[in-house]
Amino acid sequence: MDALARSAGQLGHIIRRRRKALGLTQTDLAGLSGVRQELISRIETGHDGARLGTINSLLAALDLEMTVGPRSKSSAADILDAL
Amino acid sequence: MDALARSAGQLGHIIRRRRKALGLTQTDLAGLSGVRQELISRIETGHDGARLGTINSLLAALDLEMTVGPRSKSSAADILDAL
DNA sequence: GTGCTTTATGTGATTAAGGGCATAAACCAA
DNA sequence: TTGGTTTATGCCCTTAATCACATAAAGCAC
Repeated sequence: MDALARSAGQLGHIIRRRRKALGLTQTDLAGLSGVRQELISRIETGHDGARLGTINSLLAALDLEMTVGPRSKSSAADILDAL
Repeated sequence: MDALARSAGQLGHIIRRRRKALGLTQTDLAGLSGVRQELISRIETGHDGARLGTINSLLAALDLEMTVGPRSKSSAADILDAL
């Protein structure tokens, strides 16, 4: 299900988890997304200066999508998920 | 409800809609978020080079949050919302 | 229309992202 | 442990985002 991504660190975690769930290495994802392996490494570990376009390239390659809505509706699952 | 933000343009729309719903001007939001008015203007109109940190500053100031999940579950409401 | 507010855009300076390459560090399997 | 794979970092360079200020262009009330 959807995971909360309020910070760059949380977003990085989501990306990493999904990548591994798909059985991909950072290098594989680099090939799919056009984003370099080194950059993927930095983003997955919480680099908050990444550009929106770069993030979107990764999400698209991982068949993920971003949604935006009002805050403060986080469930326990979301919180655990964000660790 | 949560709105789909697959592109910078969609995200910009969401931000603008929320800002207006809160009765804020771009200058107000600039004060709240620390992001300059000119930049907010560019982001709201679909600037895809914005940094993740900048986007997060705006979302936080607007009391919005981002979630990430698998694609292709868009409802008609999401699609209309994204226009 | 006039005036005021809000939003969009242009320029130059500063700062940082990402490209590109190298390599260290961590992680496994044999 | 040793070797191969995967991930993390360091550096330089080019490009671009953001700052900062100014101003044009819309929008809106009166």
